[in-house]
Amino acid sequence: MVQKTTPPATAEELRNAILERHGTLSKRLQQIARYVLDEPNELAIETLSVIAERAGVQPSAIVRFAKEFGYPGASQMQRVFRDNLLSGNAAVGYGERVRHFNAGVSRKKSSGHAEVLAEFIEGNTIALQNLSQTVSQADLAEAVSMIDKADMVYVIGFRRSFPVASYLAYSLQQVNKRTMFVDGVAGLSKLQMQTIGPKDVLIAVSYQPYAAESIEAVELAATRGAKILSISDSLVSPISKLASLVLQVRESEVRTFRSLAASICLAQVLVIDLAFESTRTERKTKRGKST
Amino acid sequence: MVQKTTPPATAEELRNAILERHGTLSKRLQQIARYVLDEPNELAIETLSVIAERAGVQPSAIVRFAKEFGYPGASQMQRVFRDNLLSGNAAVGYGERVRHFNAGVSRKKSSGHAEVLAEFIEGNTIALQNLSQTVSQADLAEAVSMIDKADMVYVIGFRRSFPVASYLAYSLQQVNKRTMFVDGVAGLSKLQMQTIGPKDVLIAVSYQPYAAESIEAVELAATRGAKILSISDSLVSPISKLASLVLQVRESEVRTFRSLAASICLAQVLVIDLAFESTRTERKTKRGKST
DNA sequence: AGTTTTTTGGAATATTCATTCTACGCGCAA
DNA sequence: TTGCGCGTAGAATGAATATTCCAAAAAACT
Repeated sequence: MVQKTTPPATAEELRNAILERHGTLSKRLQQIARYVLDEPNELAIETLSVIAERAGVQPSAIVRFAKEFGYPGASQMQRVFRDNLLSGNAAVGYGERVRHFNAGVSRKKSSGHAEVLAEFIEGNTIALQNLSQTVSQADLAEAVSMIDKADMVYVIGFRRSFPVASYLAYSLQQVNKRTMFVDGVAGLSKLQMQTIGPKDVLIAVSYQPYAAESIEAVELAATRGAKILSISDSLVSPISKLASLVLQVRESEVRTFRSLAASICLAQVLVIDLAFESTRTERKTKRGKST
Repeated sequence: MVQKTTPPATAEELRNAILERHGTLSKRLQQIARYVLDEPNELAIETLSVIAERAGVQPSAIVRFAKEFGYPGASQMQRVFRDNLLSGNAAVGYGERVRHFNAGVSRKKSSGHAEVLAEFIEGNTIALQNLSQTVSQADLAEAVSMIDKADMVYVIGFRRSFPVASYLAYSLQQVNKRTMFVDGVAGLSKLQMQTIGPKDVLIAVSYQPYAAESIEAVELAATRGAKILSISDSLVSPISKLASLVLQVRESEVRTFRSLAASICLAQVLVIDLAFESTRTERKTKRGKST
């Protein structure tokens, strides 16, 4: 007996539906139900025959099970678990989730002001969550240490990266780090970079499409022996290639507009960590002991 | 040229292998490499043809890529990502974990690098959520309408507001709005404001402490009869007083550092709403009807 | 510029996979 | 016991998918 109504659209719903109807199912279907409840991840990823083998049933039985709960086939049921697997873990599900999100929103009336706002808030929230996953503690610590040790920090970033770069430059100066903001005013970015040396660090913020000026600056810094810290959307961008360390940021993208919230957040964290780091090292030198 | 040794057995290994050999790969293979690095989750779950489409390549190219790294086929490479997805994820099952995760982390001792990161992520997330409450749909709509009707938009913002202002200016230009970014280079901000008139709008971004230059600019704009849109942390700031409309943003504050994520988000929403608005009005004029 | 090598796109093919179908088994009622 | 119905297994089918292969294009080299 197949349920005629629409099938559960989320793993949560399906889970509940299974629990509810568990008693009324046939023996074999109960067996499958149990497996589905116990190993949702397997369901999401493995192929039907693998699942069947693990659960000790026939593939066809799984198809029957799916139909029992209103799905046209087992594949559609799997999709539910896949989506859940992705969205359940921000690190993993980021792209997919935003895509879904977009797909969902774009079907709505699609231009109310509040909708766009909600859309962005959600997108940026996800991007922020994702940040803690893509940037490891170790990378962060290393980045801070790099900056801390630097004689002088150069910051560069054009176009979309400009706000992030300017924020970084401003904040670094606020915490008394000697900072040169390579803003490229009057086309003087090369000139501004002129004085960079081996004891300095260049922080290059860049997202696709990478500005030629930034690339040049990075190359110059590299030949000068300066360390390079790249904040970028890709590990293999022209800028990341030459970098000593890359902090990868995945921003939310809604209708071709990528945001910067996560990048700003990262920049802020860098600066504050730096502030702590330097006070800590100072204290160390004074007291010779630290917690 | 296929690597004869055993292929990377974990996602981490593969990632490293890709980074190492990235430079020596052909163009198309680099394109795939990038996608693999950026979206490992997609790799794990989607079918080859879907991946191929998303990455903008042929399915066969992906097979080639996999073989390049020593796998007998693309499926085996996928398996690596699948396993990684499952193992890295074993504990996590449900969607709301992320929220819990943050809540938990933020209580920790809070001075290591990761702790600061988590703290900021949480703070910014909350600030984003708040945004939808402090900025009403009506205000948003009015702001967009103001910008839409303006002959030219002037954008100003210094110090901490500078990144937001620069983002706004950049984005507005991207959507073909005539925009003047009053960046104050060489102390010329007054000069840059010189041409503002009654049909123009000045968007002033400002947070405490309010930059004198911004205040002057707003006063000038007011005497010239231009409309003023204020993005600020207070309704009674010197800038908001003269404004036709104030969009209030409450940013998260962690250890005296206020963030900008919410402001950036708001700026982005403004611009995109504007983009929709203008296409809509265009359509209206053409068809006289809209959905 | 011409030749060889490498890379690429896309159709052809092979394989795997999900689904359907049919016959069989088991329990139950008369 | 016999007939009936539900449930099931497993092969058969058909669809989807991965992989191979080749011709064309691009790049490298002479």
